[in-house]
Amino acid sequence: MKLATWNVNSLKVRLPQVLDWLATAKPDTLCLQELKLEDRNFPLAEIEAAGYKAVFSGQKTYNGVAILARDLPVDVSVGIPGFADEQKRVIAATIGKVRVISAYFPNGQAVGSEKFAYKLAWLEALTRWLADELRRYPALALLGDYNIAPDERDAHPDWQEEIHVSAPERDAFRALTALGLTDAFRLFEQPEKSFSWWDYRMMAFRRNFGLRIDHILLSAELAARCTACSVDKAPRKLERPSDHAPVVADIEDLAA
DNA sequence: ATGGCGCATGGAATGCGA
Repeated sequence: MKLATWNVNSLKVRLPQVLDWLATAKPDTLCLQELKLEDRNFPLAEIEAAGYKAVFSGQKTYNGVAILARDLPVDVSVGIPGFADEQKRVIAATIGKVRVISAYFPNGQAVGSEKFAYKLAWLEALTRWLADELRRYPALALLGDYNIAPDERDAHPDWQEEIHVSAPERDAFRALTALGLTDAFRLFEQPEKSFSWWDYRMMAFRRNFGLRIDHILLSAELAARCTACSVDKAPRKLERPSDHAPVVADIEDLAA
């Protein structure tokens, strides 16, 4: 089973690239973030024609998340229960035996800002909810744009901003993993300076001036069956790319 | 040097992302 996540920065603009990537990478499940479109404009026909089902929660201009899967996603839930939020950042569904969550974590703008406080409150609510979800669903994967580079090696050494690498954000990431979730990428040997996002400006991609902020966290049951995890940089090299690259994990099928 | 680029809205210039 191949699980993937990709912040597409507008599904309307990136749809051809998403369809191409589905055809070549052939994931079983693909979580998308930053759709930037309302549900009535979701390109369901094109995605179904490519052989995928989809569930989604979108809004105009900002945010928006989806789960694409070969098999029908069921028991769909939107948002974080008990956390009132206009921003469409979370969708969860069960695909086969696996609970899949596609999440677009808040950016946070700058440490100490109002948006930073929202980011930390959102993370706390997510973590509280995930504790329950893990009890209900032992085979669980949390995929998405976390907007957190969890470790020093996950940020280019010249990264000058505090946001994405600050201690409170990294503490919040650790609180999530402390629930029993494993960063699939770090189960394996990886090239140095492996990132998943590069700014459009400053020739950042060419200089590999990036951050690893897109992650696949796996519950123990799935982590034990994970055989590979990598960033696919190919779509970042295309014309009019998203600023994020997809992250992919391979997981051995669960016993019937 | 806080900008650069790309996308959204709206139909020019501005806000936001990370």
